[in-house]
Amino acid sequence: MPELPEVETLRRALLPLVRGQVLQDLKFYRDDLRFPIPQETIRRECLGRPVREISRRGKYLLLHTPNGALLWHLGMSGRIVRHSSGTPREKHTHAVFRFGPDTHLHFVDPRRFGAILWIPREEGHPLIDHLGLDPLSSDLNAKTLKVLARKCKAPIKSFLMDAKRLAGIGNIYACEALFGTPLNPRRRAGRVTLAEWDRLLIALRQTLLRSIESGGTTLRDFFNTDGTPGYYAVSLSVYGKENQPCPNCATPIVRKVQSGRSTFYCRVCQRG
DNA sequence: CTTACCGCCTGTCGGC
DNA sequence: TGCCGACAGGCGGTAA
Repeated sequence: MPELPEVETLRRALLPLVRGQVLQDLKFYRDDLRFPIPQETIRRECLGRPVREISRRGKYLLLHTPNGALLWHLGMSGRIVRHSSGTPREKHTHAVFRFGPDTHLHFVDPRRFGAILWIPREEGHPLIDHLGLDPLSSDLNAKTLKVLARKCKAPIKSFLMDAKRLAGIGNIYACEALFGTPLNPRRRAGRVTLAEWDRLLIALRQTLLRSIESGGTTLRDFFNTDGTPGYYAVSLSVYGKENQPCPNCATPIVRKVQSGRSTFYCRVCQRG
């Protein structure tokens, strides 16, 4: 389940592989993932053109070429695997992008919640136009968050995961950031105080940055382009820890379903 | 406008 | 041992 740190980890791994490199060949093995893949457009616009830069918007990766950007989203089970010539495709490989003899990027996504799309230069795209601020952006502060959450009756956990407000936070990091604050996940977002937003933003950024330093979190599906896992899973405090002792007070961690998703927290530490 | 819920999709796991 | 249902969840769509 690639969230912001995993996508950022991937971005950093891809940069030295493809920046300045020309897309030499392109193969698709499916017509659609979450959305139809505009194969002919991508072929026409990308083949023979160099990747100038790779940027990230929330959980979306954008490979910029002179005339637009290739947009990749990994859904929940997506991976980009680097192979050299002649390596057989593993199951669920839906596309292969070749930048050189030793840089065949295989887009693998068993659950097919991912996306491969094209955004022409100077144009927006509905998937990213309405995304909220990046939690790591310096434009973001406690005051901004408080204003953003004004009148919001949804639980703080749902607020954190709403990409139209903050981009890139999924279930794992929402739970971990709340534990670090510590705030109760069921607290209404509109009633969080400025001082609490301040602590939450600090906890959120610390969690995300530490995870990026560890190469992300690998629970099952996420691996870097060279097949190495992320090591942040060992640092998780509450996510997936139902009935295991809280790292602070040893009270068993509880799991509650919020908006259809599991929330893990400590009912003693997170009373706020 | 808001929030809640469904469905997409496959691999894994627990229960029988 | 194998089958079967539940579950994982990002996110667009839709209902309320």
